[in-house]
Amino acid sequence: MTIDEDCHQDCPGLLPEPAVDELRLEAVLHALADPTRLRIVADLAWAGGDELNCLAFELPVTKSTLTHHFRVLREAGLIRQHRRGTSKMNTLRVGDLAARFPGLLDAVLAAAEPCFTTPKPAAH
Amino acid sequence: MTIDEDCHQDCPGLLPEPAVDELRLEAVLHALADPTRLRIVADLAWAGGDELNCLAFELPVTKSTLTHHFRVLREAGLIRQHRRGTSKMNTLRVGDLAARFPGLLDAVLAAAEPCFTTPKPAAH
DNA sequence: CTCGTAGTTTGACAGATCTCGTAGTACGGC
DNA sequence: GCCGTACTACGAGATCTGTCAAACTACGAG
Repeated sequence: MTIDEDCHQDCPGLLPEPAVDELRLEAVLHALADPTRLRIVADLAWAGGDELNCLAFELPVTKSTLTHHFRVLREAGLIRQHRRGTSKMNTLRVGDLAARFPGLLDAVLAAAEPCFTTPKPAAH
Repeated sequence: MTIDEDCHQDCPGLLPEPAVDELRLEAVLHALADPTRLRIVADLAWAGGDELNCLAFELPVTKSTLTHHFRVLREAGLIRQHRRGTSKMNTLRVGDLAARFPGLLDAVLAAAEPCFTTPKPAAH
């Protein structure tokens, strides 16, 4: 059933995603405009390039909803998804986004950070 | 005749808008995610701070829709609206946005520019 | 005062979006 | 082979959004 066209030469299990020159600004902004997705992107950014599976995020939504948001992010080109066993690993496409929309992701993350800074042992 | 009766402190006819510290990232991103509104913002940016009335934009929508989009932009804090006779002048809140979300507007405009630099009907 | 211009308000509607629950698929461990 | 985990697919419902048309207000020019 699954023809697995996502099986490129180097990365089996890589799910289809837009190429760098196919990234659309509207889609990226729309994907980032949702608080749940913005949170996911921020978490991925803090992971520093590490892969995170879909359930590694503590979000107040069900798995179905999470799947939906991850697909929106992937189809907008913000994240890369890669099957690995029963899990699906997610990474931010930092380089691709910086190449296509220089400074955009950095500015969004810098603006979003104050909203999500939970661990802050500095004060108190 | 034009007495500053409803002037808050400086500008009579200024429509209500969120303060700088009330700007919400989601709202800004959501406002920018629509192609019509992104176009308006880009046009205002190119105006270089000049005021533009609502009908100065050549957009394929009716006046009602335009009013709707301008309100979304103003309530998100992206533009400032100021009554002037029968017209309503619009300006980008460049400084406020840069103060609250440094680099965000610049990055968006830089990313949006290639989409709009060809307003002429080009063979696709 | 009358008229035209600029913009608003309202209601309506189609389509998108977010969310969920349930059922289903894919994979690894036993 | 069987079961649990991780995720997906399929509705379905509620809300939001973009769009329009028509009626309305506000202002300035004659």
